[in-house]
Amino acid sequence: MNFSIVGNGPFVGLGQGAPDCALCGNAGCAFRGFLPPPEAIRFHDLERGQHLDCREGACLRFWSVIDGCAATSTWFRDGRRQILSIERPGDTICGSMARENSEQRLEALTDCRICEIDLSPWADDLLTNLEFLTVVFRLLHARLEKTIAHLSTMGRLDSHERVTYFLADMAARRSRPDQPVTLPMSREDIADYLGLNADSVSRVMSRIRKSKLVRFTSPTEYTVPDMDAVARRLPVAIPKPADAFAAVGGPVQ
Amino acid sequence: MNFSIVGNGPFVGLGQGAPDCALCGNAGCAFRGFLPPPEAIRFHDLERGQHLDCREGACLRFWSVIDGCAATSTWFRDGRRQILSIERPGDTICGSMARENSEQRLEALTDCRICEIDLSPWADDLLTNLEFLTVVFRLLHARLEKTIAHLSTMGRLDSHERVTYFLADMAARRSRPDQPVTLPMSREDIADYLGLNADSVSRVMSRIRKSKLVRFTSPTEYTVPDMDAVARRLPVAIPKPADAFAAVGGPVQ
DNA sequence: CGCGTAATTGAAGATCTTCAATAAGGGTGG
DNA sequence: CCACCCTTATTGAAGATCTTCAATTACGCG
Repeated sequence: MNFSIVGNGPFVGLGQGAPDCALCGNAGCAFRGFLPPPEAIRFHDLERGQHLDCREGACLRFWSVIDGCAATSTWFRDGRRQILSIERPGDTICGSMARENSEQRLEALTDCRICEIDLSPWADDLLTNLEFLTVVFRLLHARLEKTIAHLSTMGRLDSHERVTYFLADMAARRSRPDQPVTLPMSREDIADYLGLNADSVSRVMSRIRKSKLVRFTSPTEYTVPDMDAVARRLPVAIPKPADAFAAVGGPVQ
Repeated sequence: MNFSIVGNGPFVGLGQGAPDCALCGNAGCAFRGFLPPPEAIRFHDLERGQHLDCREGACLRFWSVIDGCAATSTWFRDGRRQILSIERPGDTICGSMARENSEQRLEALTDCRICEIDLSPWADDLLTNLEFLTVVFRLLHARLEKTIAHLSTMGRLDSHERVTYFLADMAARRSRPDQPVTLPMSREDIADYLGLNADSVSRVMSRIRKSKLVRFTSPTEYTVPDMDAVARRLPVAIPKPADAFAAVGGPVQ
Protein backbone atom coordinates (compact mmCIF):
# COMPACT_ATOMS: atom_id res chain seq x y z
CA MET A 1 0.00 0.00 0.00
CA ASN A 2 1.00 3.61 -0.41
CA PHE A 3 0.77 6.64 1.78
CA SER A 4 -0.08 9.97 0.34
CA ILE A 5 2.69 12.33 1.11
CA VAL A 6 2.59 16.07 0.73
CA GLY A 7 5.66 17.21 -1.15
CA ASN A 8 8.22 14.85 -2.58
CA GLY A 9 11.58 15.17 -0.83
CA PRO A 10 12.33 13.39 2.40
CA PHE A 11 12.09 16.56 4.43
CA VAL A 12 9.34 18.16 2.40
CA GLY A 13 5.78 18.05 3.53
CA LEU A 14 6.53 16.80 7.00
CA GLY A 15 7.33 18.60 10.16
CA GLN A 16 7.05 22.25 10.90
CA GLY A 17 5.63 23.66 7.70
CA ALA A 18 3.10 20.95 6.94
CA PRO A 19 -0.64 21.35 7.28
CA ASP A 20 -2.42 19.95 10.30
CA CYS A 21 -2.89 16.21 10.38
CA ALA A 22 -5.59 15.40 7.87
CA LEU A 23 -7.25 12.93 10.19
CA CYS A 24 -6.88 14.07 13.74
CA GLY A 25 -6.59 17.77 12.89
CA ASN A 26 -3.73 18.05 15.32
CA ALA A 27 -1.40 20.93 14.47
CA GLY A 28 1.44 19.35 16.41
CA CYS A 29 1.01 15.78 15.23
CA ALA A 30 4.26 14.40 13.89
CA PHE A 31 2.27 12.76 11.10
CA ARG A 32 0.62 15.85 9.70
CA GLY A 33 1.39 15.79 6.00
CA PHE A 34 1.10 12.03 5.99
CA LEU A 35 -2.26 10.62 5.05
CA PRO A 36 -2.39 7.31 6.87
CA PRO A 37 -5.06 4.82 5.77
CA PRO A 38 -8.27 5.46 7.74
CA GLU A 39 -8.24 1.97 9.19
CA ALA A 40 -4.96 2.78 10.95
CA ILE A 41 -6.61 5.54 12.95
CA ARG A 42 -8.54 5.09 16.14
CA PHE A 43 -9.57 7.58 18.75
CA HIS A 44 -9.50 6.96 22.46
CA ASP A 45 -11.42 9.06 24.93
CA LEU A 46 -9.81 8.30 28.23
CA GLU A 47 -11.03 9.37 31.61
CA ARG A 48 -8.47 10.46 34.13
CA GLY A 49 -6.69 7.40 35.49
CA GLN A 50 -7.37 5.19 32.49
CA HIS A 51 -4.50 4.02 30.35
CA LEU A 52 -3.44 2.28 27.17
CA ASP A 53 -0.84 -0.48 27.04
CA CYS A 54 2.08 0.71 24.94
CA ARG A 55 4.21 -2.31 24.34
CA GLU A 56 2.51 -4.07 21.46
CA GLY A 57 3.58 -3.08 17.97
CA ALA A 58 6.59 -1.20 19.25
CA CYS A 59 7.79 1.53 16.89
CA LEU A 60 4.82 1.27 14.56
CA ARG A 61 2.07 2.38 16.87
CA PHE A 62 1.80 6.05 17.67
CA TRP A 63 -0.36 8.21 19.85
CA SER A 64 -1.01 11.87 19.41
CA VAL A 65 -2.60 13.84 22.22
CA ILE A 66 -5.50 15.87 20.92
CA ASP A 67 -6.86 17.23 24.15
CA GLY A 68 -6.07 16.95 27.83
CA CYS A 69 -2.89 15.80 29.51
CA ALA A 70 -1.38 12.34 29.30
CA ALA A 71 1.82 10.71 30.50
CA THR A 72 3.98 7.75 29.62
CA SER A 73 4.90 5.68 32.62
CA THR A 74 6.48 2.45 33.79
CA TRP A 75 4.90 0.37 36.53
CA PHE A 76 6.81 -2.08 38.66
CA ARG A 77 5.42 -5.36 39.94
CA ASP A 78 4.84 -3.93 43.38
CA GLY A 79 2.88 -0.92 42.16
CA ARG A 80 5.63 1.67 42.09
CA ARG A 81 5.20 4.09 39.22
CA GLN A 82 7.67 6.26 37.33
CA ILE A 83 6.29 8.83 34.94
CA LEU A 84 8.64 9.14 31.97
CA SER A 85 7.13 12.08 30.18
CA ILE A 86 4.20 14.42 30.32
CA GLU A 87 2.36 14.83 27.05
CA ARG A 88 0.21 17.78 26.04
CA PRO A 89 -1.90 18.46 22.96
CA GLY A 90 0.31 18.27 19.90
CA ASP A 91 2.76 15.82 21.41
CA THR A 92 3.22 12.55 19.55
CA ILE A 93 4.40 9.44 21.33
CA CYS A 94 6.08 6.49 19.67
CA GLY A 95 5.57 3.08 21.21
CA SER A 96 9.24 2.19 21.42
CA MET A 97 9.83 1.72 25.07
CA ALA A 98 11.64 -0.74 27.29
CA ARG A 99 10.03 -3.98 26.35
CA GLU A 100 10.15 -6.62 29.02
CA ASN A 101 11.52 -4.75 31.91
CA SER A 102 8.23 -3.60 33.32
CA GLU A 103 4.80 -2.50 32.23
CA GLN A 104 4.63 0.55 30.00
CA ARG A 105 1.56 2.72 29.79
CA LEU A 106 0.13 5.80 28.24
CA GLU A 107 -1.96 7.25 31.03
CA ALA A 108 -4.57 9.96 31.14
CA LEU A 109 -3.61 12.50 33.81
CA THR A 110 -6.80 14.37 32.98
CA ASP A 111 -9.71 13.28 30.83
CA CYS A 112 -8.18 13.28 27.41
CA ARG A 113 -8.56 12.44 23.78
CA ILE A 114 -5.87 10.46 22.01
CA CYS A 115 -5.45 9.72 18.33
CA GLU A 116 -3.91 6.30 17.84
CA ILE A 117 -2.14 5.52 14.58
CA ASP A 118 -1.38 1.85 14.29
CA LEU A 119 0.83 1.28 11.28
CA SER A 120 2.09 -2.15 12.25
CA PRO A 121 0.11 -3.93 9.48
CA TRP A 122 2.19 -1.99 6.95
CA ALA A 123 5.51 -2.71 8.60
CA ASP A 124 7.17 -4.12 5.48
CA ASP A 125 6.47 -1.01 3.44
CA LEU A 126 7.14 1.53 6.13
CA LEU A 127 10.46 0.21 7.28
CA THR A 128 11.78 0.95 3.80
CA ASN A 129 9.97 4.27 3.53
CA LEU A 130 12.36 7.17 3.83
CA GLU A 131 9.80 9.78 4.84
CA PHE A 132 8.40 7.52 7.48
CA LEU A 133 11.79 6.65 8.93
CA THR A 134 12.65 10.33 9.03
CA VAL A 135 9.56 11.19 11.03
CA VAL A 136 10.08 8.32 13.43
CA PHE A 137 13.73 9.18 13.71
CA ARG A 138 12.82 12.69 14.80
CA LEU A 139 10.32 11.42 17.31
CA LEU A 140 12.83 9.02 18.78
CA HIS A 141 15.53 11.64 18.82
CA ALA A 142 13.38 14.23 20.56
CA ARG A 143 12.26 11.67 23.07
CA LEU A 144 15.81 10.54 23.77
CA GLU A 145 16.94 14.09 24.40
CA LYS A 146 14.10 14.70 26.81
CA THR A 147 14.70 11.41 28.57
CA ILE A 148 18.40 12.13 28.99
CA ALA A 149 17.66 15.54 30.47
CA HIS A 150 15.12 13.94 32.78
CA LEU A 151 17.57 11.26 33.85
CA SER A 152 20.28 13.79 34.69
CA THR A 153 17.75 15.78 36.67
CA MET A 154 16.62 12.76 38.64
CA GLY A 155 20.10 11.59 39.39
CA ARG A 156 21.76 14.77 40.48
CA LEU A 157 19.25 17.40 41.56
CA ASP A 158 17.73 17.47 45.03
CA SER A 159 14.01 17.80 45.65
CA HIS A 160 14.01 21.59 45.72
CA GLU A 161 15.93 21.81 42.47
CA ARG A 162 13.79 19.19 40.79
CA VAL A 163 10.54 20.95 41.60
CA THR A 164 12.00 24.30 40.61
CA TYR A 165 13.17 22.84 37.31
CA PHE A 166 9.78 21.24 36.77
CA LEU A 167 7.89 24.49 37.32
CA ALA A 168 10.25 26.35 35.01
CA ASP A 169 10.04 23.64 32.38
CA MET A 170 6.24 23.61 32.43
CA ALA A 171 6.33 27.39 32.09
CA ALA A 172 8.70 27.20 29.13
CA ARG A 173 6.70 24.51 27.35
CA ARG A 174 3.23 25.96 27.74
CA SER A 175 1.29 26.73 24.60
CA ARG A 176 0.18 30.23 25.63
CA PRO A 177 3.11 32.24 26.93
CA ASP A 178 0.83 35.18 27.74
CA GLN A 179 -1.30 33.14 30.14
CA PRO A 180 -0.43 31.85 33.62
CA VAL A 181 0.94 28.33 33.73
CA THR A 182 -1.52 25.60 34.62
CA LEU A 183 -0.61 22.24 36.10
CA PRO A 184 -3.17 19.79 34.79
CA MET A 185 -1.96 16.93 37.00
CA SER A 186 -2.01 16.08 40.69
CA ARG A 187 0.84 16.39 43.18
CA GLU A 188 1.05 12.62 43.11
CA ASP A 189 1.65 12.70 39.36
CA ILE A 190 4.30 15.38 39.70
CA ALA A 191 5.93 13.30 42.41
CA ASP A 192 5.98 10.21 40.20
CA TYR A 193 7.51 12.28 37.44
CA LEU A 194 10.22 13.68 39.71
CA GLY A 195 10.97 10.57 41.74
CA LEU A 196 9.63 12.11 44.96
CA ASN A 197 6.45 11.65 46.92
CA ALA A 198 3.39 13.86 46.90
CA ASP A 199 3.91 15.30 50.37
CA SER A 200 7.47 16.30 49.55
CA VAL A 201 6.34 17.98 46.34
CA SER A 202 3.74 19.94 48.23
CA ARG A 203 6.20 20.94 50.93
CA VAL A 204 8.81 22.07 48.43
CA MET A 205 6.22 24.03 46.45
CA SER A 206 5.23 25.85 49.60
CA ARG A 207 8.85 26.82 50.17
CA ILE A 208 9.14 28.04 46.59
CA ARG A 209 5.93 30.02 46.98
CA LYS A 210 7.21 31.63 50.20
CA SER A 211 10.50 32.49 48.51
CA LYS A 212 8.42 34.37 45.88
CA LEU A 213 10.33 32.73 43.06
CA VAL A 214 6.92 31.61 41.77
CA ARG A 215 3.50 33.22 42.39
CA PHE A 216 0.72 30.66 42.86
CA THR A 217 -2.79 31.90 42.17
CA SER A 218 -4.13 28.44 43.01
CA PRO A 219 -2.60 25.01 43.61
CA THR A 220 -2.71 24.43 39.86
CA GLU A 221 -1.95 27.89 38.46
CA TYR A 222 1.09 30.09 38.77
CA THR A 223 3.26 32.70 37.11
CA VAL A 224 7.02 33.08 37.10
CA PRO A 225 7.86 36.76 37.68
CA ASP A 226 11.56 36.40 36.93
CA MET A 227 12.71 33.40 34.93
CA ASP A 228 16.35 34.48 35.16
CA ALA A 229 16.16 34.35 38.95
CA VAL A 230 14.85 30.80 38.64
CA ALA A 231 17.65 29.92 36.22
CA ARG A 232 20.26 31.19 38.67
CA ARG A 233 19.03 28.72 41.27
CA LEU A 234 19.65 25.75 38.99
CA PRO A 235 22.91 24.17 37.83
CA VAL A 236 21.35 23.30 34.47
CA ALA A 237 19.82 25.43 31.75
CA ILE A 238 16.04 25.59 31.49
CA PRO A 239 14.75 24.57 28.05
CA LYS A 240 13.80 27.55 25.91
CA PRO A 241 10.11 27.90 25.00
CA ALA A 242 10.73 27.03 21.34
CA ASP A 243 12.65 23.86 22.10
CA ALA A 244 9.63 21.74 22.82
CA PHE A 245 8.48 21.87 19.26
CA ALA A 246 11.76 22.45 17.48
CA ALA A 247 13.02 19.15 18.81
CA VAL A 248 10.48 17.33 16.67
CA GLY A 249 9.81 19.70 13.82
CA GLY A 250 13.26 21.13 13.26
CA PRO A 251 16.01 19.80 11.05
CA VAL A 252 17.63 16.58 12.13
CA GLN A 253 21.13 17.88 12.43
CA MET B 1 29.54 10.21 -2.38
CA ASN B 2 28.53 6.61 -1.95
CA PHE B 3 29.04 4.10 0.76
CA SER B 4 29.81 0.54 -0.05
CA ILE B 5 27.15 -1.59 1.45
CA VAL B 6 27.24 -5.31 1.85
CA GLY B 7 24.00 -6.78 0.54
CA ASN B 8 21.32 -4.70 -1.06
CA GLY B 9 18.14 -4.60 1.02
CA PRO B 10 17.68 -2.19 3.88
CA PHE B 11 18.14 -4.87 6.49
CA VAL B 12 20.67 -6.88 4.55
CA GLY B 13 24.33 -6.62 5.28
CA LEU B 14 23.93 -4.62 8.44
CA GLY B 15 23.45 -5.70 12.00
CA GLN B 16 23.81 -9.11 13.45
CA GLY B 17 24.95 -11.21 10.52
CA ALA B 18 27.37 -8.76 8.98
CA PRO B 19 31.15 -9.12 9.09
CA ASP B 20 33.17 -7.14 11.58
CA CYS B 21 33.63 -3.48 10.85
CA ALA B 22 36.09 -3.25 7.97
CA LEU B 23 37.92 -0.36 9.54
CA CYS B 24 37.90 -0.75 13.27
CA GLY B 25 37.54 -4.53 13.23
CA ASN B 26 34.94 -4.28 15.93
CA ALA B 27 32.56 -7.23 15.92
CA GLY B 28 29.91 -5.23 17.75
CA CYS B 29 30.20 -2.00 15.80
CA ALA B 30 26.83 -0.89 14.49
CA PHE B 31 28.51 0.09 11.25
CA ARG B 32 30.06 -3.21 10.38
CA GLY B 33 28.92 -3.92 6.84
CA PHE B 34 29.23 -0.25 6.01
CA LEU B 35 32.48 0.87 4.51
CA PRO B 36 32.75 4.50 5.55
CA PRO B 37 35.28 6.67 3.73
CA PRO B 38 38.66 6.42 5.49
CA GLU B 39 38.72 10.15 6.18
CA ALA B 40 35.64 9.74 8.36
CA ILE B 41 37.49 7.44 10.72
CA ARG B 42 39.71 8.52 13.55
CA PHE B 43 41.01 6.61 16.51
CA HIS B 44 41.28 8.00 20.00
CA ASP B 45 43.43 6.45 22.67
CA LEU B 46 42.13 7.90 25.86
CA GLU B 47 43.67 7.56 29.28
CA ARG B 48 41.36 7.04 32.18
CA GLY B 49 39.68 10.33 33.04
CA GLN B 50 40.06 11.88 29.59
CA HIS B 51 37.00 12.60 27.53
CA LEU B 52 35.63 13.64 24.16
CA ASP B 53 33.00 16.33 23.69
CA CYS B 54 29.90 14.76 22.17
CA ARG B 55 27.70 17.63 21.15
CA GLU B 56 29.13 18.70 17.83
CA GLY B 57 27.73 17.01 14.74
CA ALA B 58 24.87 15.49 16.65
CA CYS B 59 23.48 12.32 15.02
CA LEU B 60 26.23 12.08 12.45
CA ARG B 61 29.20 11.44 14.66
CA PHE B 62 29.58 8.03 16.19
CA TRP B 63 31.94 6.32 18.56
CA SER B 64 32.58 2.65 18.85
CA VAL B 65 34.44 1.31 21.86
CA ILE B 66 37.22 -0.99 20.75
CA ASP B 67 38.88 -1.66 24.04
CA GLY B 68 38.44 -0.60 27.64
CA CYS B 69 35.42 0.91 29.33
CA ALA B 70 33.86 4.28 28.55
CA ALA B 71 30.77 6.16 29.66
CA THR B 72 28.52 8.89 28.38
CA SER B 73 27.85 11.56 30.95
CA THR B 74 26.36 14.98 31.55
CA TRP B 75 28.18 17.57 33.62
CA PHE B 76 26.44 20.44 35.37
CA ARG B 77 27.90 23.90 35.79
CA ASP B 78 28.80 23.22 39.40
CA GLY B 79 30.68 20.01 38.66
CA ARG B 80 27.96 17.47 39.38
CA ARG B 81 28.16 14.51 37.06
CA GLN B 82 25.55 12.01 35.92
CA ILE B 83 26.72 8.97 33.99
CA LEU B 84 24.11 8.08 31.39
CA SER B 85 25.47 4.81 30.13
CA ILE B 86 28.42 2.52 30.50
CA GLU B 87 29.95 1.40 27.22
CA ARG B 88 32.01 -1.71 26.67
CA PRO B 89 33.84 -3.05 23.62
CA GLY B 90 31.36 -3.50 20.81
CA ASP B 91 29.03 -0.74 21.98
CA THR B 92 28.39 2.06 19.53
CA ILE B 93 27.35 5.50 20.72
CA CYS B 94 25.51 8.04 18.64
CA GLY B 95 26.12 11.71 19.35
CA SER B 96 22.49 12.65 19.71
CA MET B 97 22.24 13.88 23.21
CA ALA B 98 20.64 16.77 25.02
CA ARG B 99 22.14 19.72 23.26
CA GLU B 100 22.21 22.87 25.30
CA ASN B 101 21.12 21.65 28.65
CA SER B 102 24.55 20.81 29.95
CA GLU B 103 27.86 19.46 28.82
CA GLN B 104 27.84 16.02 27.28
CA ARG B 105 30.91 13.82 27.26
CA LEU B 106 32.21 10.46 26.28
CA GLU B 107 34.56 9.61 29.11
CA ALA B 108 37.19 6.94 29.55
CA LEU B 109 36.51 5.04 32.77
CA THR B 110 39.61 3.00 32.06
CA ASP B 111 42.31 3.58 29.47
CA CYS B 112 40.47 2.86 26.27
CA ARG B 113 40.50 2.93 22.52
CA ILE B 114 37.64 4.52 20.64
CA CYS B 115 36.87 4.48 16.94
CA GLU B 116 35.26 7.74 15.89
CA ILE B 117 33.21 7.83 12.71
CA ASP B 118 32.38 11.39 11.74
CA LEU B 119 29.89 11.35 8.88
CA SER B 120 28.70 14.92 9.24
CA PRO B 121 30.38 16.05 5.98
CA TRP B 122 28.08 13.66 4.13
CA ALA B 123 24.91 14.75 5.89
CA ASP B 124 22.97 15.49 2.73
CA ASP B 125 23.48 12.02 1.31
CA LEU B 126 23.11 10.11 4.51
CA LEU B 127 19.88 11.67 5.67
CA THR B 128 18.26 10.22 2.57
CA ASN B 129 20.08 6.91 2.82
CA LEU B 130 17.76 4.15 3.93
CA GLU B 131 20.42 1.79 5.20
CA PHE B 132 22.04 4.54 7.18
CA LEU B 133 18.80 5.71 8.73
CA THR B 134 17.99 2.13 9.66
CA VAL B 135 21.25 1.69 11.50
CA VAL B 136 20.94 5.00 13.29
CA PHE B 137 17.34 4.25 14.08
CA ARG B 138 18.39 1.04 15.80
CA LEU B 139 21.10 2.79 17.73
CA LEU B 140 18.71 5.47 18.90
CA HIS B 141 16.06 2.94 19.73
CA ALA B 142 18.38 0.75 21.77
CA ARG B 143 19.69 3.77 23.58
CA LEU B 144 16.23 5.07 24.35
CA GLU B 145 15.19 1.74 25.83
CA LYS B 146 18.25 1.61 28.02
CA THR B 147 17.79 5.21 29.10
CA ILE B 148 14.14 4.63 30.01
CA ALA B 149 15.07 1.59 32.09
CA HIS B 150 17.78 3.61 33.77
CA LEU B 151 15.42 6.49 34.46
CA SER B 152 12.82 4.22 36.07
CA THR B 153 15.55 2.68 38.18
CA MET B 154 16.80 6.03 39.36
CA GLY B 155 13.39 7.37 40.15
CA ARG B 156 11.87 4.51 42.04
CA LEU B 157 14.49 2.12 43.41
CA ASP B 158 16.31 2.78 46.68
CA SER B 159 20.09 2.57 47.00
CA HIS B 160 20.13 -1.13 47.88
CA GLU B 161 17.92 -2.02 44.93
CA ARG B 162 19.89 0.17 42.54
CA VAL B 163 23.21 -1.41 43.42
CA THR B 164 21.68 -4.88 43.28
CA TYR B 165 20.21 -4.14 39.89
CA PHE B 166 23.52 -2.72 38.71
CA LEU B 167 25.48 -5.80 39.75
CA ALA B 168 22.94 -8.08 38.11
CA ASP B 169 22.89 -5.99 34.96
CA MET B 170 26.68 -6.00 34.67
CA ALA B 171 26.59 -9.76 35.14
CA ALA B 172 23.96 -10.18 32.43
CA ARG B 173 25.76 -7.95 29.94
CA ARG B 174 29.27 -9.29 30.32
CA SER B 175 30.93 -10.75 27.27
CA ARG B 176 32.17 -13.97 28.91
CA PRO B 177 29.39 -15.64 30.87
CA ASP B 178 31.77 -18.35 32.07
CA GLN B 179 34.07 -15.87 33.80
CA PRO B 180 33.51 -13.87 36.99
CA VAL B 181 32.11 -10.39 36.46
CA THR B 182 34.63 -7.56 36.52
CA LEU B 183 33.81 -3.96 37.33
CA PRO B 184 36.22 -1.85 35.30
CA MET B 185 35.19 1.41 36.97
CA SER B 186 35.57 3.03 40.38
CA ARG B 187 32.96 3.27 43.12
CA GLU B 188 32.72 6.96 42.27
CA ASP B 189 31.78 6.09 38.69
CA ILE B 190 29.20 3.57 39.83
CA ALA B 191 27.80 6.19 42.18
CA ASP B 192 27.52 8.74 39.38
CA TYR B 193 25.77 6.15 37.28
CA LEU B 194 23.29 5.29 40.02
CA GLY B 195 22.69 8.76 41.41
CA LEU B 196 24.33 7.93 44.73
CA ASN B 197 27.68 8.75 46.26
CA ALA B 198 30.74 6.56 46.44
CA ASP B 199 30.53 5.91 50.17
CA SER B 200 26.94 4.76 49.89
CA VAL B 201 27.78 2.44 47.04
CA SER B 202 30.57 0.91 49.05
CA ARG B 203 28.37 0.54 52.12
CA VAL B 204 25.55 -1.08 50.15
CA MET B 205 27.98 -3.44 48.41
CA SER B 206 29.26 -4.57 51.76
CA ARG B 207 25.72 -5.35 52.85
CA ILE B 208 25.11 -7.30 49.65
CA ARG B 209 28.37 -9.19 50.15
CA LYS B 210 27.39 -10.06 53.74
CA SER B 211 23.97 -11.23 52.58
CA LYS B 212 25.82 -13.63 50.24
CA LEU B 213 23.66 -12.61 47.31
CA VAL B 214 26.93 -11.84 45.52
CA ARG B 215 30.40 -13.30 46.15
CA PHE B 216 33.19 -10.74 45.81
CA THR B 217 36.64 -12.13 45.09
CA SER B 218 38.02 -8.58 45.06
CA PRO B 219 36.52 -5.09 45.05
CA THR B 220 36.26 -5.33 41.27
CA GLU B 221 35.43 -8.97 40.71
CA TYR B 222 32.45 -11.04 41.75
CA THR B 223 30.15 -13.91 40.88
CA VAL B 224 26.41 -14.24 41.30
CA PRO B 225 25.68 -17.71 42.72
CA ASP B 226 21.90 -17.48 42.25
CA MET B 227 20.55 -14.98 39.76
CA ASP B 228 16.97 -15.95 40.56
CA ALA B 229 17.50 -15.02 44.18
CA VAL B 230 18.73 -11.62 43.01
CA ALA B 231 15.71 -11.24 40.73
CA ARG B 232 13.36 -11.94 43.61
CA ARG B 233 14.79 -8.98 45.50
CA LEU B 234 13.94 -6.57 42.71
CA PRO B 235 10.57 -5.23 41.54
CA VAL B 236 11.81 -5.11 37.93
CA ALA B 237 13.12 -7.79 35.61
CA ILE B 238 16.85 -8.04 35.06
CA PRO B 239 17.82 -7.78 31.36
CA LYS B 240 18.61 -11.14 29.84
CA PRO B 241 22.20 -11.73 28.69
CA ALA B 242 21.24 -11.62 25.01
CA ASP B 243 19.39 -8.34 25.26
CA ALA B 244 22.45 -6.17 25.23
CA PHE B 245 23.23 -7.04 21.66
CA ALA B 246 19.77 -7.94 20.39
CA ALA B 247 18.63 -4.39 21.08
CA VAL B 248 20.91 -3.12 18.35
CA GLY B 249 21.29 -6.05 16.04
CA GLY B 250 17.82 -7.52 16.16
CA PRO B 251 14.86 -6.69 13.97
CA VAL B 252 13.35 -3.28 14.46
CA GLN B 253 9.89 -4.47 15.29
C1' DC C 1 -24.50 23.43 52.85
C1' DG C 2 -22.33 19.05 53.05
C1' DC C 3 -19.48 15.70 51.13
C1' DG C 4 -15.45 13.73 48.90
C1' DT C 5 -11.11 14.43 46.92
C1' DA C 6 -6.84 16.72 46.86
C1' DA C 7 -3.45 19.62 49.03
C1' DT C 8 -0.97 21.24 52.99
C1' DT C 9 1.63 20.84 57.08
C1' DG C 10 3.99 19.01 61.31
C1' DA C 11 6.49 15.45 63.67
C1' DA C 12 8.83 11.18 63.74
C1' DG C 13 11.42 7.89 61.36
C1' DA C 14 14.16 5.99 57.51
C1' DT C 15 17.50 6.78 54.09
C1' DC C 16 21.33 8.86 52.11
C1' DT C 17 25.28 11.98 52.45
C1' DT C 18 29.19 14.11 54.60
C1' DC C 19 33.22 13.95 57.05
C1' DA C 20 36.89 11.68 59.06
C1' DA C 21 39.58 7.77 60.08
C1' DT C 22 41.31 3.35 58.66
C1' DA C 23 42.39 -0.44 55.55
C1' DA C 24 43.65 -2.45 51.21
C1' DG C 25 46.13 -2.60 46.71
C1' DG C 26 49.29 -1.33 43.05
C1' DG C 27 53.26 0.66 41.47
C1' DT C 28 57.98 2.51 42.19
C1' DG C 29 62.46 2.91 43.83
C1' DG C 30 65.87 1.24 46.84
C1' DC D 1 62.10 -8.56 47.55
C1' DC D 2 60.63 -5.06 50.56
C1' DA D 3 59.40 -0.39 52.08
C1' DC D 4 57.03 3.43 50.83
C1' DC D 5 53.60 6.22 48.73
C1' DC D 6 49.54 7.19 46.45
C1' DT D 7 45.08 6.11 45.16
C1' DT D 8 40.94 3.75 46.11
C1' DA D 9 37.82 1.35 49.08
C1' DT D 10 35.73 0.60 53.53
C1' DT D 11 33.49 1.88 57.65
C1' DG D 12 31.49 4.55 61.61
C1' DA D 13 29.15 8.56 63.38
C1' DA D 14 26.81 12.79 62.77
C1' DG D 15 23.97 15.54 59.99
C1' DA D 16 20.88 16.57 56.09
C1' DT D 17 17.27 15.13 53.22
C1' DC D 18 13.29 12.72 52.06
C1' DT D 19 9.40 9.80 53.39
C1' DT D 20 5.71 8.20 56.26
C1' DC D 21 1.88 8.93 58.93
C1' DA D 22 -1.58 11.61 60.80
C1' DA D 23 -4.17 15.70 61.25
C1' DT D 24 -5.96 19.73 59.13
C1' DT D 25 -7.33 22.77 55.47
C1' DA D 26 -8.89 24.01 50.90
C1' DC D 27 -11.57 23.25 46.92
C1' DG D 28 -15.08 21.52 43.60
C1' DC D 29 -19.50 19.73 42.95
C1' DG D 30 -23.97 18.31 43.70
